[in-house]
Amino acid sequence: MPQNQRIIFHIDMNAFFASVEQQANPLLRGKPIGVGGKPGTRSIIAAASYEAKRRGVKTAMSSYEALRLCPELTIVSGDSEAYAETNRRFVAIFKRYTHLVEVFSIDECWLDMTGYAKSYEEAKQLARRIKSDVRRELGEQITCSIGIAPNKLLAKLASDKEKPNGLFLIRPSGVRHLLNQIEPNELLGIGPRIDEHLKRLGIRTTTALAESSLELLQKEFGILGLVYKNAARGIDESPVISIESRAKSIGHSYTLPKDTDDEKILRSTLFTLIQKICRRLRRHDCLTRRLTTWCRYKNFEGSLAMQCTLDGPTWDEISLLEASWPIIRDASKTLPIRALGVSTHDLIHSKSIPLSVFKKSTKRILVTPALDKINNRFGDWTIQPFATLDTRLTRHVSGFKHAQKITPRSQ
DNA sequence: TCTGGGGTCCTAGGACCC
DNA sequence: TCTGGGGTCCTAGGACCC
Repeated sequence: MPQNQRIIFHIDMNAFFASVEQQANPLLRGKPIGVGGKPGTRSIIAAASYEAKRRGVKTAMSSYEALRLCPELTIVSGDSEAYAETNRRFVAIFKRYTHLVEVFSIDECWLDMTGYAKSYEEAKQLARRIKSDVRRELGEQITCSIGIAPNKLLAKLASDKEKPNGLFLIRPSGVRHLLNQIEPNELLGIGPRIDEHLKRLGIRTTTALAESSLELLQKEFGILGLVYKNAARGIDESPVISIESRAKSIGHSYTLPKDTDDEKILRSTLFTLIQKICRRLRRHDCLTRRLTTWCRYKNFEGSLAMQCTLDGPTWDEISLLEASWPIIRDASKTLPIRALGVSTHDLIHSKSIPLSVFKKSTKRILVTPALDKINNRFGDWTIQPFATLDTRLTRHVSGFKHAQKITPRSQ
């Protein structure tokens, strides 16, 4: 094994959300299930079990379409806390095998196993042990596919080769053969827009991309030109970076059941989203300094996003509502609104800032965690600030996300 | 009843300061 | 009198990921 040769694992949890649901509820096992919103809410399937996939149900398909293809599909509304908890548990397992674990998403990680495995054969043995640990400790419904390769890009391609519960190795000698078989848009970082752009340039295969002139690619894509060319040649030097996955932004969005310009509905929906965000911020002891307010007009006739910097760091609903409501209100005068969202950025930990910078909203910042405790204990909407009170309307939208859980969790 | 919701990163232009 | 230039922050928007 050459000295500079790396051994990288990419681990992908199979049908992750659906598997977690099936693990939690034995009644769902062996059945086609989809995680997502109910039909009628204009929602889509965020994840499908393998039973559902075999019936043609695909991720990002509308619930309406999914049920048309598979009428016995059980649709479960997701439980993001349960997925996050399962994520923490499998990351902890991976960390027993290497100190370099990069969490790429809720259901994917890279592991740098260089030095921990002396050869590809030994790497395969370790991969099998990881798979059996996951199954034993998280439950038989939770399986993963592991790709092993000399870099992150190829490891990701490898984990996709065998699903579910697969194990696939790409040796350096097999890289070229593999790349010849895949389309450019299968490479990490090349999505539909870039793929289309490449086709306009006459670049239709991965081999053609690998052989394209760097000058041309850099002219068209800037610094990413080199990244695309290297990807097509199987070259990726990026390191596995052990990231403690601390969120850089927290946001929520919601597609309304019907397009509307009704200010009361829009304002109360916006407030519901903001309240969810602020409670997450406070739970993580984070304050935000920047806010993006976003909406999509009816029939996808454009969208609008505006950012602003807040007066000071806050986790307070009213400050965010004051900043975002004028944007949504004005937008609704252009066209009825289909969907709206709010996202907070520039998060900072509350303990890292002196109280004096909180200025006028200090009182609210100090009192809101107490309101959270009451709401957490007795249920949402038990208590809320007077300024946001519009009971009838807030109740109207309060149950829109997680109130649809149709199956009791077994644990 | 076509077309969700959660994120990350990058670019480019303008304002503003020195 | 010529209009400079670098650095940073802010904002809008685009592209990607799952």
